[in-house]
Amino acid sequence: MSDETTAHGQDARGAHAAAATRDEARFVEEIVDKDENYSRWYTDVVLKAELADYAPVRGCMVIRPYGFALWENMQQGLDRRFKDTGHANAYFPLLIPESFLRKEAEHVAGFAPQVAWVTHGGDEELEERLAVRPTSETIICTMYAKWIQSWRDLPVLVNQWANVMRWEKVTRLFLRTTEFLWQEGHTAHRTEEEAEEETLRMLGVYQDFIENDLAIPVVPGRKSESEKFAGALRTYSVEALMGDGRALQAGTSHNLGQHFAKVFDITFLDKDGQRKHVWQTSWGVSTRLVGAIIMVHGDNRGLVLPPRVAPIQVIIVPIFRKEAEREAVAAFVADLERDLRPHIRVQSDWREQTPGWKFNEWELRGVPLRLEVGPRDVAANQVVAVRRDTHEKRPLPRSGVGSAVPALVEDIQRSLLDRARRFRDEHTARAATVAELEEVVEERRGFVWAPWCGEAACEAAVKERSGATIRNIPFDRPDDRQACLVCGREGSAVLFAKAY
RNA sequence: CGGGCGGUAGCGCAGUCUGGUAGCGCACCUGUAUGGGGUGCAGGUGGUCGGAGGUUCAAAUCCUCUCCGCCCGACCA
Repeated sequence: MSDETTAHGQDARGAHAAAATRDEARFVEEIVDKDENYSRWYTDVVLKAELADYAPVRGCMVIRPYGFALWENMQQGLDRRFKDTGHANAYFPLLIPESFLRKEAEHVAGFAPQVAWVTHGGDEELEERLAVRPTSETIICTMYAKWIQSWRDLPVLVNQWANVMRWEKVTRLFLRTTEFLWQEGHTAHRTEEEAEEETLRMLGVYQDFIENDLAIPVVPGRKSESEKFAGALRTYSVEALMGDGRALQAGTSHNLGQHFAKVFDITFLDKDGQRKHVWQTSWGVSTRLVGAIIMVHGDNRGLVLPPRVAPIQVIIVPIFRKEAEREAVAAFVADLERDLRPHIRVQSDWREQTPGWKFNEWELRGVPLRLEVGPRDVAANQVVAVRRDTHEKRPLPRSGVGSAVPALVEDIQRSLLDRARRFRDEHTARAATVAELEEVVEERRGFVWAPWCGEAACEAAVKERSGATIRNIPFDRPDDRQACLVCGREGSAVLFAKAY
């Protein structure tokens, strides 16, 4: 048996971690302990659960079939919500002429360092460089200018599922890669109010999806001026807390105002006969959410997937010795699968491995519920159900499985959210001064409520001293006025954290 | 981008200091006994030592350049 401590080149496992996790460690030989080295744990989980692998090009990754199945389920959950709110999908090109990108000064400045350029077609140098899209505002706005003439053409509600590229200096699988997959919604409206409404509506869609489907609690709010999208009027975000106490921006929604409309000349003739610029929004979430799932729900045995998006919701592990037992179990399992398949994504594992090996494998890969079926169960007309989240093991009568299993899976979904919410609440503190905030950020991490006056200088000062940034100005917050944690002028509570 | 560390079989590593032609565990293959938490035994397959150049009779080992990854920090709409 290989010892995971030496396998990872460590002299010794931290004594503090050993006691609490010894039981779990016995089951897992391939993943470093979460408390020992969180970053390493994260990478181990991604690799060993076969979600993704490193690609030959720096900062790029291959999303493997299991990881992609997860992403596809996430796409479905989002896409349905987009369609339900009146949006339609379209596809715009990968390449954007440099001149388009340069039209909006703030926008260019924001993205310039991260843009990858196409300079040649074959051997011929291009007359104008082409940017590999870091986001599609400029190309989409160019097209909207052609398509929109009248107030009757509005609103335009379009979403695009695409890849984008940003030349990042430091990359992490799923969290920040050079190329990533996302969706970007781009809408155009007749009035400012309508655009603002849309911006907030889509932020709400993200919150609904992330909390209900991914079981990750988020804090919706508005970004500070310094953190907003380059070229936007206002940016909103939903912020989530990861297992190591760092925050992750899980989704953003921007009210673009008329900035882009003016630059790209997107106008319409309004009811009153006046020619006006449209009001726009854009909003997006990315494969980064896969990283969030891993960090919020994962444990020392590996991945824990929320049932709603898990590629396999229930794994059946057959157990047998003799051929006769195998046949009896096979018939029982086939019947079981037939019952469950209409309700649930179920799979049975007939590979030539020992049951124990399979238990570990499927736990590592995060399957929410395992059903064990052996000769004893066939005889008792039952299955043994084991939850991935609590490790609770209990027999279920075969007759009730059709309803008990879906109910159990739903319960896992619920309790994952409950547990994540409890963790987040336990890791949310208050601070009145920068020193207090620093202490929390150093020792426990997590979210910190602290009063802020609204000045960028104070925001920057906090970042300088503590490394924490304003994640957002939550919609739902204490409304008492307090002294700004930096300058002492009147301020109100905002949410700070160290962020990914 | 800075500091530190690493790249040797599919995975995890030893060998590098002190040059002599590559090894261990797991995985994999075959057989056999097994199978309710990573199964035992026996036999086997597999490596241009990240890449390029140099020094040398001889390079995984020494030198130069380069690519990739990890940890910490800076940066990041």
